[in-house]
Amino acid sequence: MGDWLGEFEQLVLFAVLQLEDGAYGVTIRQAIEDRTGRQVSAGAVYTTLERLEGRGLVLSAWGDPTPERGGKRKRYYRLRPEGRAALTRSWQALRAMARGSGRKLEST
Amino acid sequence: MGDWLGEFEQLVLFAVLQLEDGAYGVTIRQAIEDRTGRQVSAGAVYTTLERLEGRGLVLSAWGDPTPERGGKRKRYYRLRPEGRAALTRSWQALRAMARGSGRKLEST
DNA sequence: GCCATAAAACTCACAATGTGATTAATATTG
DNA sequence: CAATATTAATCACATTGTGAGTTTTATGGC
Repeated sequence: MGDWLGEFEQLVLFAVLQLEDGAYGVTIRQAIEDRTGRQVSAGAVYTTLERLEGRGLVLSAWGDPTPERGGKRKRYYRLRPEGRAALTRSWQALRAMARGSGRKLEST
Repeated sequence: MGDWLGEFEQLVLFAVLQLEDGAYGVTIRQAIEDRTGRQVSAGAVYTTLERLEGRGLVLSAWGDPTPERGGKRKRYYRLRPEGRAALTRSWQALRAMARGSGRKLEST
Protein backbone atom coordinates (compact mmCIF):
# COMPACT_ATOMS: atom_id res chain seq x y z
CA MET A 1 0.00 0.00 0.00
CA GLY A 2 1.25 3.36 -1.09
CA ASP A 3 3.52 5.63 0.89
CA TRP A 4 6.81 5.59 -0.92
CA LEU A 5 9.88 7.61 -0.26
CA GLY A 6 11.54 10.02 -2.60
CA GLU A 7 15.18 9.50 -3.39
CA PHE A 8 16.51 12.20 -1.12
CA GLU A 9 14.26 11.05 1.67
CA GLN A 10 15.86 7.65 1.42
CA LEU A 11 19.33 9.14 1.65
CA VAL A 12 18.36 11.10 4.74
CA LEU A 13 16.76 8.10 6.43
CA PHE A 14 19.77 5.93 5.75
CA ALA A 15 21.96 8.60 7.31
CA VAL A 16 19.76 8.81 10.40
CA LEU A 17 19.76 5.04 10.67
CA GLN A 18 23.52 4.79 10.56
CA LEU A 19 24.44 7.75 12.70
CA GLU A 20 22.45 6.20 15.53
CA ASP A 21 22.75 8.57 18.49
CA GLY A 22 24.68 11.18 16.59
CA ALA A 23 22.18 12.18 13.92
CA TYR A 24 21.49 15.88 13.63
CA GLY A 25 21.39 18.29 10.69
CA VAL A 26 25.10 18.78 10.24
CA THR A 27 26.19 15.15 10.60
CA ILE A 28 23.36 13.94 8.41
CA ARG A 29 24.39 16.32 5.68
CA GLN A 30 28.01 15.33 6.08
CA ALA A 31 27.25 11.62 5.97
CA ILE A 32 25.38 11.98 2.68
CA GLU A 33 28.12 14.06 1.12
CA ASP A 34 30.83 11.69 2.28
CA ARG A 35 29.16 8.53 1.13
CA THR A 36 27.62 9.65 -2.13
CA GLY A 37 29.90 12.44 -3.25
CA ARG A 38 26.74 14.39 -3.92
CA GLN A 39 26.63 17.96 -2.71
CA VAL A 40 23.83 18.68 -0.29
CA SER A 41 22.39 21.97 0.93
CA ALA A 42 21.58 22.35 4.60
CA GLY A 43 18.13 23.64 3.78
CA ALA A 44 17.24 20.52 1.86
CA VAL A 45 18.15 18.41 4.86
CA TYR A 46 16.13 20.40 7.38
CA THR A 47 13.10 20.65 5.15
CA THR A 48 13.14 16.94 4.49
CA LEU A 49 13.57 16.07 8.15
CA GLU A 50 10.66 18.28 9.05
CA ARG A 51 8.42 16.57 6.52
CA LEU A 52 9.52 13.11 7.59
CA GLU A 53 8.73 13.98 11.18
CA GLY A 54 5.34 15.27 10.12
CA ARG A 55 4.65 11.91 8.55
CA GLY A 56 5.67 10.12 11.71
CA LEU A 57 8.68 8.40 10.18
CA VAL A 58 11.23 10.09 12.39
CA LEU A 59 11.27 11.82 15.75
CA SER A 60 13.47 14.55 17.16
CA ALA A 61 14.72 15.61 20.57
CA TRP A 62 16.76 18.60 21.66
CA GLY A 63 20.24 18.05 22.99
CA ASP A 64 22.04 20.29 25.46
CA PRO A 65 24.30 23.15 24.44
CA THR A 66 27.93 22.04 24.35
CA PRO A 67 30.88 24.00 25.79
CA GLU A 68 32.53 24.85 22.50
CA ARG A 69 32.53 27.92 20.45
CA GLY A 70 29.13 28.15 18.77
CA GLY A 71 27.97 25.26 20.92
CA LYS A 72 24.33 25.70 20.12
CA ARG A 73 21.94 22.94 21.12
CA LYS A 74 21.43 20.23 18.52
CA ARG A 75 18.26 18.63 17.40
CA TYR A 76 18.80 14.89 17.26
CA TYR A 77 16.78 12.62 15.04
CA ARG A 78 15.94 8.95 15.31
CA LEU A 79 14.02 6.56 13.13
CA ARG A 80 10.62 5.46 14.31
CA PRO A 81 9.48 1.93 13.50
CA GLU A 82 7.28 3.36 10.76
CA GLY A 83 10.32 5.02 9.25
CA ARG A 84 12.33 1.85 9.36
CA ALA A 85 9.48 -0.01 7.68
CA ALA A 86 9.05 2.62 4.96
CA LEU A 87 12.77 2.66 4.26
CA THR A 88 12.86 -1.11 4.06
CA ARG A 89 9.97 -1.15 1.61
CA SER A 90 11.40 1.46 -0.72
CA TRP A 91 14.87 0.01 -0.64
CA GLN A 92 13.64 -3.53 -1.31
CA ALA A 93 11.54 -2.28 -4.21
CA LEU A 94 14.50 -0.58 -5.82
CA ARG A 95 16.74 -3.57 -5.27
CA ALA A 96 14.17 -5.87 -6.77
CA MET A 97 13.96 -3.61 -9.79
CA ALA A 98 17.72 -3.37 -10.15
CA ARG A 99 18.30 -7.10 -9.84
CA GLY A 100 20.17 -8.42 -12.84
CA SER A 101 21.16 -5.02 -14.17
CA GLY A 102 24.71 -5.25 -12.93
CA ARG A 103 26.57 -5.72 -16.15
CA LYS A 104 24.18 -3.55 -18.10
CA LEU A 105 25.18 -0.48 -16.12
CA GLU A 106 28.38 1.41 -16.56
CA SER A 107 31.47 -0.13 -15.12
CA THR A 108 33.16 3.16 -14.24
CA MET B 1 27.69 17.49 -10.79
CA GLY B 2 24.00 17.61 -10.14
CA ASP B 3 21.33 15.88 -12.20
CA TRP B 4 19.89 13.19 -9.99
CA LEU B 5 16.97 10.94 -10.62
CA GLY B 6 13.82 10.69 -8.56
CA GLU B 7 12.86 7.31 -7.22
CA PHE B 8 10.17 6.55 -9.77
CA GLU B 9 12.45 7.69 -12.56
CA GLN B 10 14.95 5.11 -11.44
CA LEU B 11 12.33 2.39 -11.48
CA VAL B 12 11.30 3.35 -15.01
CA LEU B 13 14.87 3.46 -16.27
CA PHE B 14 15.66 0.06 -14.79
CA ALA B 15 12.59 -1.33 -16.53
CA VAL B 16 13.62 0.16 -19.87
CA LEU B 17 17.12 -1.19 -19.39
CA GLN B 18 15.95 -4.71 -18.74
CA LEU B 19 13.16 -4.95 -21.27
CA GLU B 20 15.71 -4.23 -23.98
CA ASP B 21 13.81 -4.26 -27.28
CA GLY B 22 10.44 -4.75 -25.68
CA ALA B 23 10.11 -1.60 -23.61
CA TYR B 24 6.91 0.37 -24.13
CA GLY B 25 4.35 1.86 -21.78
CA VAL B 26 2.46 -1.28 -20.92
CA THR B 27 5.44 -3.59 -20.42
CA ILE B 28 7.32 -0.99 -18.43
CA ARG B 29 4.39 -0.58 -16.11
CA GLN B 30 4.00 -4.33 -15.82
CA ALA B 31 7.67 -4.88 -15.09
CA ILE B 32 7.61 -2.41 -12.23
CA GLU B 33 4.47 -3.90 -10.74
CA ASP B 34 5.78 -7.44 -11.04
CA ARG B 35 9.16 -6.75 -9.54
CA THR B 36 8.27 -4.33 -6.79
CA GLY B 37 4.71 -5.26 -5.95
CA ARG B 38 3.99 -1.56 -6.09
CA GLN B 39 0.91 -0.45 -7.98
CA VAL B 40 1.65 1.92 -10.82
CA SER B 41 -0.67 4.14 -12.83
CA ALA B 42 -0.24 4.29 -16.59
CA GLY B 43 -0.24 8.07 -16.55
CA ALA B 44 2.69 8.19 -14.18
CA VAL B 45 4.69 6.04 -16.57
CA TYR B 46 3.94 8.09 -19.67
CA THR B 47 4.53 11.39 -17.98
CA THR B 48 7.83 10.20 -16.60
CA LEU B 49 8.97 8.78 -19.93
CA GLU B 50 8.13 12.04 -21.63
CA ARG B 51 10.21 13.99 -19.15
CA LEU B 52 13.11 11.59 -19.36
CA GLU B 53 13.07 11.90 -23.12
CA GLY B 54 13.01 15.68 -22.81
CA ARG B 55 16.17 15.47 -20.70
CA GLY B 56 17.84 13.28 -23.31
CA LEU B 57 18.10 10.23 -21.07
CA VAL B 58 15.89 8.04 -23.19
CA LEU B 59 14.73 7.93 -26.81
CA SER B 60 11.59 6.58 -28.41
CA ALA B 61 10.61 5.11 -31.75
CA TRP B 62 7.24 4.07 -33.11
CA GLY B 63 6.62 0.41 -33.82
CA ASP B 64 4.20 -0.93 -36.41
CA PRO B 65 0.61 -1.83 -35.64
CA THR B 66 0.33 -5.54 -34.83
CA PRO B 67 -2.32 -7.93 -36.14
CA GLU B 68 -4.19 -8.45 -32.89
CA ARG B 69 -7.30 -6.96 -31.46
CA GLY B 70 -6.47 -3.44 -30.37
CA GLY B 71 -3.14 -3.79 -32.11
CA LYS B 72 -2.32 -0.14 -31.91
CA ARG B 73 1.22 0.91 -32.68
CA LYS B 74 3.57 0.95 -29.72
CA ARG B 75 6.08 3.53 -28.76
CA TYR B 76 9.31 1.79 -27.85
CA TYR B 77 11.86 3.29 -25.52
CA ARG B 78 15.58 2.75 -25.19
CA LEU B 79 18.20 4.10 -22.85
CA ARG B 80 20.63 6.63 -24.24
CA PRO B 81 24.19 6.62 -22.92
CA GLU B 82 23.32 9.68 -20.85
CA GLY B 83 20.47 7.75 -19.31
CA ARG B 84 22.65 4.80 -18.50
CA ALA B 85 25.18 7.11 -16.88
CA ALA B 86 22.57 8.95 -14.84
CA LEU B 87 21.06 5.69 -13.65
CA THR B 88 24.45 4.35 -12.69
CA ARG B 89 25.23 7.48 -10.70
CA SER B 90 21.99 7.53 -8.78
CA TRP B 91 22.05 3.83 -8.10
CA GLN B 92 25.64 3.87 -6.90
CA ALA B 93 24.91 6.80 -4.62
CA LEU B 94 22.01 4.99 -3.00
CA ARG B 95 23.99 1.81 -2.63
CA ALA B 96 26.86 3.67 -1.07
CA MET B 97 24.45 5.24 1.38
CA ALA B 98 22.79 1.93 2.19
CA ARG B 99 26.04 0.06 2.71
CA GLY B 100 26.15 -1.52 6.12
CA SER B 101 22.47 -1.02 6.88
CA GLY B 102 21.55 -4.59 6.20
CA ARG B 103 20.83 -5.85 9.66
CA LYS B 104 19.46 -2.51 10.81
CA LEU B 105 16.54 -2.76 8.43
CA GLU B 106 13.52 -4.95 8.91
CA SER B 107 13.90 -8.60 8.13
CA THR B 108 10.32 -9.09 6.99
C1' DG C 1 30.49 44.27 28.59
C1' DC C 2 30.71 44.22 23.70
C1' DC C 3 31.81 42.85 19.22
C1' DA C 4 33.54 39.30 16.06
C1' DT C 5 33.02 34.74 14.92
C1' DA C 6 31.24 29.94 14.96
C1' DA C 7 27.76 26.27 14.90
C1' DA C 8 23.49 24.99 14.24
C1' DA C 9 18.71 25.47 12.93
C1' DC C 10 15.07 27.51 10.27
C1' DT C 11 12.35 29.94 6.48
C1' DC C 12 10.42 30.17 2.16
C1' DA C 13 9.55 30.74 -2.61
C1' DC C 14 10.29 28.18 -6.50
C1' DA C 15 11.68 23.94 -9.35
C1' DA C 16 11.29 19.17 -10.23
C1' DT C 17 8.85 14.83 -9.67
C1' DG C 18 4.93 11.86 -8.76
C1' DT C 19 0.03 10.63 -9.59
C1' DG C 20 -4.49 9.34 -11.18
C1' DA C 21 -8.73 10.34 -13.52
C1' DT C 22 -9.99 11.05 -17.97
C1' DT C 23 -9.80 11.21 -22.91
C1' DA C 24 -8.07 9.99 -27.56
C1' DA C 25 -6.47 7.07 -31.19
C1' DT C 26 -6.60 2.66 -33.63
C1' DA C 27 -7.06 -1.78 -34.14
C1' DT C 28 -10.05 -6.46 -34.34
C1' DT C 29 -14.37 -9.04 -33.85
C1' DG C 30 -19.05 -10.11 -34.65
C1' DC D 1 -21.26 -0.42 -37.99
C1' DA D 2 -21.19 -1.15 -32.85
C1' DA D 3 -18.71 -3.20 -29.19
C1' DT D 4 -14.49 -4.03 -27.22
C1' DA D 5 -9.35 -4.24 -26.66
C1' DT D 6 -4.85 -2.07 -26.40
C1' DT D 7 -2.05 1.60 -26.16
C1' DA D 8 -0.95 6.45 -25.77
C1' DA D 9 -1.66 11.14 -24.28
C1' DT D 10 -3.41 14.97 -21.37
C1' DC D 11 -3.56 17.67 -17.42
C1' DA D 12 -4.49 19.60 -12.98
C1' DC D 13 -2.91 18.82 -8.60
C1' DA D 14 0.05 16.69 -4.74
C1' DT D 15 4.44 15.70 -3.06
C1' DT D 16 9.40 16.21 -2.92
C1' DG D 17 13.73 18.61 -3.87
C1' DT D 18 16.61 22.85 -3.50
C1' DG D 19 19.27 26.85 -2.26
C1' DA D 20 19.75 31.61 -0.86
C1' DG D 21 19.27 33.96 2.96
C1' DT D 22 18.00 34.64 8.08
C1' DT D 23 17.87 33.67 13.03
C1' DT D 24 19.38 31.85 17.35
C1' DT D 25 22.73 31.00 20.70
C1' DA D 26 27.09 29.93 22.05
C1' DT D 27 32.41 31.17 22.82
C1' DG D 28 36.73 34.10 22.51
C1' DG D 29 39.27 38.22 22.70
C1' DC D 30 39.73 42.71 24.12
